[in-house]
Amino acid sequence: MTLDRRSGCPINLSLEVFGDRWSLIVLRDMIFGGRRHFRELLNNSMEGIASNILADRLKRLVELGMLTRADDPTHKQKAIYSLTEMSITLVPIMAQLGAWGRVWLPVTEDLSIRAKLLEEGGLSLWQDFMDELRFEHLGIGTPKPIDATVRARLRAAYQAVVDEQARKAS
Amino acid sequence: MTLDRRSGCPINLSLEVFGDRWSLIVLRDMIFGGRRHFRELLNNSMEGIASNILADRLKRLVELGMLTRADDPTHKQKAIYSLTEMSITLVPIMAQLGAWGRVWLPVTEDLSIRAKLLEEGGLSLWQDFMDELRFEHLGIGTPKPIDATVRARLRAAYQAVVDEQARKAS
DNA sequence: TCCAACTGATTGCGTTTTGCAAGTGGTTGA
DNA sequence: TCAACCACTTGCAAAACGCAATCAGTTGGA
Repeated sequence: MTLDRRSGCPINLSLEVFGDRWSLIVLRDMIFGGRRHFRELLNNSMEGIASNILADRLKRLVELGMLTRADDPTHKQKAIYSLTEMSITLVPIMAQLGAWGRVWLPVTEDLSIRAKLLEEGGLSLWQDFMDELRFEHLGIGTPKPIDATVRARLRAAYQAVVDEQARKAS
Repeated sequence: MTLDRRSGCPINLSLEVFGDRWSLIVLRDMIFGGRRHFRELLNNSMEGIASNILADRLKRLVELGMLTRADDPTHKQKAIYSLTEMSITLVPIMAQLGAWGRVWLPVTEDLSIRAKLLEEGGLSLWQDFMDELRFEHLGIGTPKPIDATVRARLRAAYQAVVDEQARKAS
């Protein structure tokens, strides 16, 4: 699980960074789920990541410059993980990955509504979202009204689908 | 190496299809390198894929609907692998992956010129390229003059960089 | 006709990575 | 005081990987 530099091809090097079954899942949960702590990532993980794998990936992503780790001032044992510019610019990749998966794989409606919005929003929405992440994680730029954020919109859309599914089921 | 359906999230499902260190490399060589045979993929692989891994990935990609396998009429033992619409539409993902890698990872100039062109060409170039692949692999659409193809342009640009590097080195 | 080179794989084997369950030492808040 | 929580580690079995050798055929040239 280290960089072996098999070749200088950009696709190959990208794969060496996050071409495994967990790294992008962790980053997805941080980017779209807003998770910042080990426990949040561990317990709320939809796919059920194991704690040793999570610890390993966090360590690795920090070493690679995709995340930073800082002590949480509110709790001596808590660590806070932040995205870096390197991982924030993964948003277009996530968007394309979601768009492709939505077409070709057996996605569930609730979990793919975000991918749909991201796809429809296009580059300008991605940029807005990346700006939000820069503010949240890097302290760069200015805050937005909390309900106008891309993340809030994505979350609201997700909730609407879940509610609708519950209504149908009842 | 099978689909375990950890969740219905499109990013997760995409990762379950090609979230490993070799599947996308094989597809990259088919898409950008025009390789169609086992030996071509094995011997010309920049990253040095092992024959058992290649055999396994080809089999898996066929099972997943990303490739099809057909007998080569010119040689009884040869098999021809073709991309499917499912794998052809990976082009935007490849382009984003290449663009990101070019910015953040230690890519070499010769191997990243293609990613640069693909990035600059944008969606319309990706579409042209996908149309070419559809013609080559699916027999859909009409052929283009051989030197006007996107692949020919990418290859020419690559060669120009390699030649320039050789000139500098001499 | 013979044979070396080539075809898409497979086999055996040692190493690495993964997944699971349990446990670590320390912190916090009631 | 003490249960709950904190990030993370450990032990171990199972799976995946990487390498080299090998396989049974096919082909083209001498």
